[in-house]
Amino acid sequence: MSAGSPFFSATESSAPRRDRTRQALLQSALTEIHGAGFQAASLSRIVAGAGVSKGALYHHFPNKLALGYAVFDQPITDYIVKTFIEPLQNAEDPIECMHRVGTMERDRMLEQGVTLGCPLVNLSQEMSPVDEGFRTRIDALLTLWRNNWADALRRGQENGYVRSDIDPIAEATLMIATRQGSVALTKTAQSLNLLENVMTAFISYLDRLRPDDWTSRKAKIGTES
Amino acid sequence: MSAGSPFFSATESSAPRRDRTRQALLQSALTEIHGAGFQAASLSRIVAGAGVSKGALYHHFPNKLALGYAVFDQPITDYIVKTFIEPLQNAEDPIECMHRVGTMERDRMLEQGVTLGCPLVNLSQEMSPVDEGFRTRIDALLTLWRNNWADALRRGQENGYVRSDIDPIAEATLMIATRQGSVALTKTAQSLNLLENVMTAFISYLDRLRPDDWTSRKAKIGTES
DNA sequence: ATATATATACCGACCGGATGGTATGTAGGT
DNA sequence: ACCTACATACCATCCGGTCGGTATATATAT
Repeated sequence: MSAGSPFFSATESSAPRRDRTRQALLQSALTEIHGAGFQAASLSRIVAGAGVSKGALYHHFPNKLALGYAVFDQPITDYIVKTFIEPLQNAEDPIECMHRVGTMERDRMLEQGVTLGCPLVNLSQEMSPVDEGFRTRIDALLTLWRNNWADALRRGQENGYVRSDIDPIAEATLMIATRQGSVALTKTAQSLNLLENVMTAFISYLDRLRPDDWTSRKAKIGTES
Repeated sequence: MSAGSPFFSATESSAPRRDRTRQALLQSALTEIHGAGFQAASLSRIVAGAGVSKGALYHHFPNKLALGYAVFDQPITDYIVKTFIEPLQNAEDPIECMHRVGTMERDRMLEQGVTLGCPLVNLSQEMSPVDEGFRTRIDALLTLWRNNWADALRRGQENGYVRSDIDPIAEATLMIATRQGSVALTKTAQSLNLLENVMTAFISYLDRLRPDDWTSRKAKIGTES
């Protein structure tokens, strides 16, 4: 159950009504925005998809922009944090963890289909030049992500998992850019083959981020544990 | 057949009226689409920008979509081919050439500003899921680009400029994805610092694409010439 | 328990405006 | 006289957003 407050779990049927419509609106808006982009997203289709009326929408959100912000702040941000930021938080070996995260993303795209891309990538691309509110939100999330991965790489350097002659923040930036572009390209090509190509090159790129003496050092680490 | 003759470049003023209007429309449409995206682009603003009327537009193009296709097929495709594909066609050392192309792109973005991104990237992102005509056009151009860079890398392998244990098509795909993502990220961050970070990592990535004995081999090649 | 009062949650018809597209008219070269 | 190359006025449609009104849940009083 999607509990609202962690304290007052509220009686199942009475409290949730407001929350249920709000969640339905957010979900429907996410789908619509994901499919059509924010500007082309139609409020009529959103309320239809949520099974409520326009009055309900404007009872919960002052305007379309606020709805868009809410969609970004909640479902989209949650997904990125959970999928890309938290796993690297305490990863011992960042390269191995990035490899795993990348592979999981690939698998998820294979399942869910590849035509619509990633909501974050789409919004970033569409709304950054158009609306400053969206831009700052997206920028903040991407900066968080970037710093998080850079920190992970830096720790990896200290612990001998990552070669020391690379710039962590630069490499982290490159990786995120690569993901952004991969999703976009795959969407255009509608080809899993392209996605596999990118993964192949990305993995070999990750390997080349290891220290030169990694193979022997790896064995040593293995015996220590 | 009519105009666009590669020989008679036509003094600006003597160019047939028809072509001038058409070019003005294409140029204005490119600007508008670049700034607002295709779907949000307004035909009224386009004709105003071109200094002609709506009747002129619909005399040259049957509808908005056809105008969009024309913008893609001519100015956008031309730019990509000239900037990214032709230089690699006969490059002796692909890595050095990619390095140069990347640096020139970076400089161009510094000059022209970074807020609007690249028309190809924008269109690819926006229109691929929405319109099949756009999608196939973009896909064809990207495929051309990808194959062109992959061929260059393969030749580089044969001539000892590129390490042999990488997959040319995979690496080419990764590079294009990286550019796609870099442009998008930079647009969102509105930060030249981010662009510099990506360039730093990209250059070091290119270096790691050299054969292990590159430093010595490079000296040898140097003396040969 | 029942009736009343009040605030919340929601409905759906409607509005001004902008959009892509069309129908009709006209200027100008040949 | 005729066809190309445009201009102007106009249309149907959809958009985001508003607003008067209704259902529903809860608090209070009886």
